[in-house]
Amino acid sequence: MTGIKDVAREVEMSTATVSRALRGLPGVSEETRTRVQETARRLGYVPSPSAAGLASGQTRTVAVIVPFVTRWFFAAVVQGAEEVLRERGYDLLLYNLAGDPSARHRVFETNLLTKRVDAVLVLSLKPSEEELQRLRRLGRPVTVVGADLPGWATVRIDDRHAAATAMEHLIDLGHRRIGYVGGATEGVLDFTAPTARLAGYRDSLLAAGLVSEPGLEANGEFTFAGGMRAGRELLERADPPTAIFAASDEMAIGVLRAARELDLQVPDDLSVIGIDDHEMAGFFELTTVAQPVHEQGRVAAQQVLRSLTLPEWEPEQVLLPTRLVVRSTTAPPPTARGRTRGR
Amino acid sequence: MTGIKDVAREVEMSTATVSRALRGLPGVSEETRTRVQETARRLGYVPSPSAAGLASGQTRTVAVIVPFVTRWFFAAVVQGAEEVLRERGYDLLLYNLAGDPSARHRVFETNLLTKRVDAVLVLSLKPSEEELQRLRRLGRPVTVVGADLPGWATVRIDDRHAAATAMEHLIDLGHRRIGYVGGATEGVLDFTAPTARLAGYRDSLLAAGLVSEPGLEANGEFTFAGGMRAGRELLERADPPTAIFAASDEMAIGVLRAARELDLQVPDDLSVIGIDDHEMAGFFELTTVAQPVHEQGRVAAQQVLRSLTLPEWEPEQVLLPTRLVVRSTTAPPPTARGRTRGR
DNA sequence: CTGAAAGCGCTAACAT
DNA sequence: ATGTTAGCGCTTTCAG
Repeated sequence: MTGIKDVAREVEMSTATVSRALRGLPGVSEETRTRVQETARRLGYVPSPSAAGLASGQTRTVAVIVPFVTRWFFAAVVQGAEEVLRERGYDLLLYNLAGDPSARHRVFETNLLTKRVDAVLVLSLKPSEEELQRLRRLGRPVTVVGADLPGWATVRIDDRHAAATAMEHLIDLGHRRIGYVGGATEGVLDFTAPTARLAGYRDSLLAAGLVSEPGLEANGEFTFAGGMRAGRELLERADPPTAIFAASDEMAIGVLRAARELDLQVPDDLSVIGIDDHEMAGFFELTTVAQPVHEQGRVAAQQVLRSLTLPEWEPEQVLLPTRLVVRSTTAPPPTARGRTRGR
Repeated sequence: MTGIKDVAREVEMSTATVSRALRGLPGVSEETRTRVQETARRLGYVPSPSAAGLASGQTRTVAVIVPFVTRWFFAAVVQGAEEVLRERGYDLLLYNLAGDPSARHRVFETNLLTKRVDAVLVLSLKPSEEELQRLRRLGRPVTVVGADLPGWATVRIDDRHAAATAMEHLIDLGHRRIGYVGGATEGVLDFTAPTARLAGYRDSLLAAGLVSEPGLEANGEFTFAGGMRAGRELLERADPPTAIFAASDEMAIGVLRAARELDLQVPDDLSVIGIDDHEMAGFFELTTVAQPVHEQGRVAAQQVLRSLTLPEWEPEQVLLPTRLVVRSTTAPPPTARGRTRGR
């Protein structure tokens, strides 16, 4: 295994110069640098991250902590983060909690990450107070994606506003009875988005002078199957809603299926809107509020890398824009159709 | 930052003993071991992977090379691998190629991985000859998941057989015109599954004495949207098939949608079967040939870890079982219904 | 069962 | 612009 010494011997220089030349540090003549680079390549020299890490205190590695890699949203964020990390020569260490408390414990409560990574990306989770303390004690840049965590660097969308956008669309169409399919606002995984989206739903009802009925809110667990169950629950009521706002596209698609099983035509009998612009939303012609998922991963990675370069950088709360994407699952409600058509 | 020296000082022993005690090596009295462990925990000692790696030559890290993390199949394999790696104290370094040739180049052609990981998992890709040589030169255990690569350790299903299982089900139901929706059998990413599944399709036709018509084979690119296009193409023919076998559930779901758009009832007018048992298959009541995806990740990780422990272990070709899951998208063809009903 | 000492392969002052 | 010299924090002989 050729090491830096071999390169140094070959070019008849010290290892220090070789190291400087290879890392693009100043204080090396251009001629030397080229010669070193060529020799290194010719010899197939690859630096040892362990040695470099030990000597420099930097691992050039970023940890990404994700609740479930198998969920499209998280995978897409990881993909975005990986892109920019790779471009900048950083490695991505993946920690998938997958609902396993011991995994969560291992990642947060042992100080495992301390000497292992230069920075941390936490996806969607809202860490507990104790976990936050430990994260802070890491003394490394941490960015949280998709959760609202005052005092921390975050990259997310304005979930409340996104929900309001969806609701506004339904209300503008003339809907007055609007159901909500969301997810647990507290639980093992502590996400903040469900709470904010529910708040946006209720806000909008209030603002439109509509009453919020607990019976019109159902739990879809942020999955297809859960969305289908929740949709069925709402649609089988004696007084079903004319529109359903689901806090994620996966749940919205579940609602579509529930509607179909109950022989309801979408959007004639029922309007459905989601949030995400999931890769399948277009496929189902689902109207939704799009959020830049992949981009959130990219921005988060850029943010921690910047903190690494400019340590005095203040943690920023980045809000990425959302956008209403109208497809074919929303329309005026049956009763209002006469009035609103063609206006 | 407390290091091994701090622990050694505290227990009044050498760092060598502390190191041995903490790693569970023999030659340490039980009493010493407990005392060391307790002290280490009390002091919040966390070993430095860089230092340990430099001294031992082992990184306790495994690289996982994945074509697209955002595809459910790959994400599920990653999740399985991560589980067993974590249990055994290994870290997972994720390399997502995402169709980026420069990413692929970086991972395979620089010897980047050499000093960085103890083992490598390659998902579904069939590396080129040159890439294989480089992988071999790493001198580290490599397991390939989901591809058929003679001479290498692999974990996969028998794709040809899985396809035959699907076809047999359709043929048993009485179908005689069966369409196929698959994906490119060659291309940038070089997967082997598409080829094997297509072969299984053609084999089965032959074995049943049916002719294979090129016009009944369409490319669905292994995506929902592609499956929908391919399905439409087949179903809009003058002589459409009575059943379609899609090489993945995602494409099968696309076919379902195409059928719906063309006002074909599934399974009355058209039978559809897929492969995977994707998380959405149950949701769509899709009949499919299930493969243990998550388990493939687990087995692959176990395999490389075993090679790490037992270096003389011979690379194994593990075939995991598949199983026909009959749901509601398959039935006898329209013409045969009279004959086959109630038999 | 435990300790002393010599690295692992780099980087980072500090010199020159 | 380049070299010298110390480590970084562990593991691993080799002794005892």
